[in-house]
Amino acid sequence: MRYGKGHKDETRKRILDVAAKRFRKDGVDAVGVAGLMADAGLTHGGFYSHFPSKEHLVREVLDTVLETRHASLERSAASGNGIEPVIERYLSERHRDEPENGCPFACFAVEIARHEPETREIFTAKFNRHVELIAAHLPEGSEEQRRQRATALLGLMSGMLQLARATPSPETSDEILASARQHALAMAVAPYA
Amino acid sequence: MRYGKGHKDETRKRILDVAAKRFRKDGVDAVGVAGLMADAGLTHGGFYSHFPSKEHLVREVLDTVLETRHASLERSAASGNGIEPVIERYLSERHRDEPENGCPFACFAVEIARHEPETREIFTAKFNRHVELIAAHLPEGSEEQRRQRATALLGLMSGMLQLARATPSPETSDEILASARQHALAMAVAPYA
DNA sequence: TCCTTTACATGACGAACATCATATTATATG
DNA sequence: CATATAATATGATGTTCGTCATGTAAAGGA
Repeated sequence: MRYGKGHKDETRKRILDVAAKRFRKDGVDAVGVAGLMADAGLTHGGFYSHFPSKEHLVREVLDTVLETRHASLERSAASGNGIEPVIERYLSERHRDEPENGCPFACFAVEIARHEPETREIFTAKFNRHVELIAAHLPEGSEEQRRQRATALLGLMSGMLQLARATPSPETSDEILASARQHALAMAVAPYA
Repeated sequence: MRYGKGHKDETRKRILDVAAKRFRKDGVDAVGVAGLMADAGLTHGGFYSHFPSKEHLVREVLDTVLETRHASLERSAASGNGIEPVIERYLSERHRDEPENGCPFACFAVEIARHEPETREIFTAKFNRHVELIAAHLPEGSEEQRRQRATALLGLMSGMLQLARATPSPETSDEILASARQHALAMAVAPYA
């Protein structure tokens, strides 16, 4: 049937939103096109009038989610509260328990490393920009030092979040997050190398 | 047909070895039972006379790979060279380029977080033991402090290794590893919090 | 030497996968 | 009001998935 003007754009956005969540929650590989479309309230056939392939959807999801994340960090940075609340939020129990809304670096790094270079390029481009933004809000040190510190900070936070998610015991998982917060905050406020 | 004594044990071990490599290289989900058996020089049907299900194989792979890794760290620690060479090796280009022989924490953390609790327990048990071992070889600080520092160190190294693997540009990837080495070494030698 | 057992091979099951061709139907356009 | 069109639905393609039932042949025990 035919729908009103702009309907297709809305549908396309809905597919993207659903994919952005499910890819992070269940993994790119484990999410099928049919299930994705069903979650968007549609049937599987229409998918290919929106995206030429699943891989193209993956790229667009990566792009938008990483962009959204970057914008969110920019807003936090602009608030003038420094980087501490960003770290606290990143390593919170809530972020651990809601991967579907969480950091795409933590969710996608391993899986994206196995995709085509064209897909990985998107990841890297946004990653570099994100590091620059973090570095710009770190105190002390040369620009190069702060960039390296920002890289390590993101790696530490992402790695620790993953370990906390893998741990079934809530207590142990909480301890991992606590260790992460302590060291991430220390790394953020002082160059220790 | 019937084979000599001990043949089945050898076959089983071969399947485990192949799975240990392919799971790390391509991801657990992306590796099928049939392909696994083919890589081991067998056909798919016999798989279930060795393992009750793919998930059980995953558990056994996790167990043996994590155990192997732990033993390797024990050997390095016993050599008396300190933890620095361990860090250098972990964050080397070689380790980045050979995930099939590399750290299971980095390869499996995200994917295992989505598996059944029984599978995740294996991951966690070995993780805690590994942290204790690292902590025992860190200088300075209380036992609790060293444990937290060891946890953060493992998270930092694992997270950075993943980011380096996801980055298609060799130069950028090398830079990530360099940043990681610098901060991991600093974290290892001095309590900075 | 015969015969049972064992280790694997072959083949099949239904389900889910990505992808595409075609049908349907309400809306926009004339 | 008629009709072309756009946005989905339906259905089918061939593959691959995990799992299991059955076939086969050689080694071990009698």
